Amino acid sequence: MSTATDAKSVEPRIPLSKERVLRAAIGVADQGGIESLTMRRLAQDLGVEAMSLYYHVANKDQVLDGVVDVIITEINDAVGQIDVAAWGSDWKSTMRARILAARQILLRHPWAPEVIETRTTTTPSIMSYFEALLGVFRSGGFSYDLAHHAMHALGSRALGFSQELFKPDDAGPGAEDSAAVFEEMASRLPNLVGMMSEISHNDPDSTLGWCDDQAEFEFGLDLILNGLDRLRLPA
Amino acid sequence: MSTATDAKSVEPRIPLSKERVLRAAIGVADQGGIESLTMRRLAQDLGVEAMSLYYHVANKDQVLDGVVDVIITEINDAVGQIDVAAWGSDWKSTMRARILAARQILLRHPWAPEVIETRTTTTPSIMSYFEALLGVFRSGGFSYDLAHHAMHALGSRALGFSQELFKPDDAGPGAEDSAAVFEEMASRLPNLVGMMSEISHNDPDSTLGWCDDQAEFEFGLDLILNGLDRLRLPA
DNA sequence: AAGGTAATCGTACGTCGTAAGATTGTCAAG
DNA sequence: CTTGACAATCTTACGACGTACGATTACCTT
Repeated sequence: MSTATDAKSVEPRIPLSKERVLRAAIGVADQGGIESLTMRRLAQDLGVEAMSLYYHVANKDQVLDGVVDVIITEINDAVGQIDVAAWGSDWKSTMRARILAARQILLRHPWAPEVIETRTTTTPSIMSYFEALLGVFRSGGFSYDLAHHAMHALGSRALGFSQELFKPDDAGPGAEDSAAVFEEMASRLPNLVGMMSEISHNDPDSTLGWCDDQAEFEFGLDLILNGLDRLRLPA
Repeated sequence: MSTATDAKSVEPRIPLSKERVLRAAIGVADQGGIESLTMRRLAQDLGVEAMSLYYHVANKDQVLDGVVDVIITEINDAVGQIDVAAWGSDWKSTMRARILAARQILLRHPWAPEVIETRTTTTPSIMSYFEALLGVFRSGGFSYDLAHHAMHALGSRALGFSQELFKPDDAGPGAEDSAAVFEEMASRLPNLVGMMSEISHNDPDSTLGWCDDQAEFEFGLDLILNGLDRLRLPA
């Protein structure tokens, strides 16, 4: 009644490992946002003291590097399915499907884009991702030069996200939209107010969160892909 | 020999103010990067104790908000010049000139994009910026709907930056590019290696920093603007 | 059972943002 | 010149963070 595995608690005492740490880190960030991911909380989540983590990772930066690597690997796996399914399709459909698949995964980790952008190290997983992207371009008849431009043009859209600079959420503190305030806004920002009111008229739902992120992402993506399609094989 | 202004030191004892704090914050970030911008260092830069800052700003977040606001205002000013100079030009040239002008300013504050992306509050300055952008679209014959799509498609490019996910800087620790390592890379990443070697062959300078950021930015920007031009006035 | 190595923990330091209250500077009224 | 009052600045201190260092425990081999 007292082997090593059932000593007192019911937990089988899974040993720590770099992979387990990274997986837990993703869990913490998924649940509480990236700012809640501290070494102490991560340790607590694993039922362990903070310093124990440092046997498996060198420092917090390496945790962030690793977390990004796990997610990109997940994207690579998901996107690998696309490639076999899309055998014979044109480059544009394949590329589009790949990128939208990557986006689906990033949507489950809303904090990830911000972290990805701050990493500077080129990991093997990100290299693989771009290698495969480049493969799609090449099989579509792109020169190396144009493919290179294309990847820059896509930017973060290649991984399925694009930062929105203009998020019409809360319009600041104390912005009770009285008629007077609205009048003042309409005269100072006639185009913005006109656009907002016309669009919210066409789509009466959603007074302020009036942007369909998925549709807008696809619009921008298609705009770029169509533009690229016109540039390849200039003959 | 003892008025209030020349008591002992030569400094005329300029009083603090929110504007002076923000301007100093930009200076600190310009010089030491955004991670060097702490309340203590900012205070030190102003010859003052850290807590004195809190009489003029509520907290650090407000410093960051304010810093972004100052920079966007600077952009608005610079871009205002464009509008008068471009009177009579087509929408595309005006838009292009505006965005590249904004970019010039952001290039002087390399830390700014990262900070801008993390701010969620829609300040008056950013509203003005997009109001003017929208004005250019409208005068180019864009419907509100297409202009709205257009702004999403531009994303952060509208302000003159785009995050590069794939920065070919240091290829990780201990990556001595021996022939063996290169062979291994070439077989695992044939497209990437092929692209890099072809491009670095065409342009023998710069073995690794082989991307002309400005040219790539303009390529992506023109791709989008040309695509938009084709969509307006569908008749 | 003994010893050695792998894994985990306890304690502590320096830095960060900032709360609370004490202290100083400035200037108008007596 | 003194006095008060209000604005501006400073002192001290707290809790949270990342992590250095060494002690401690768990586990496997002999």
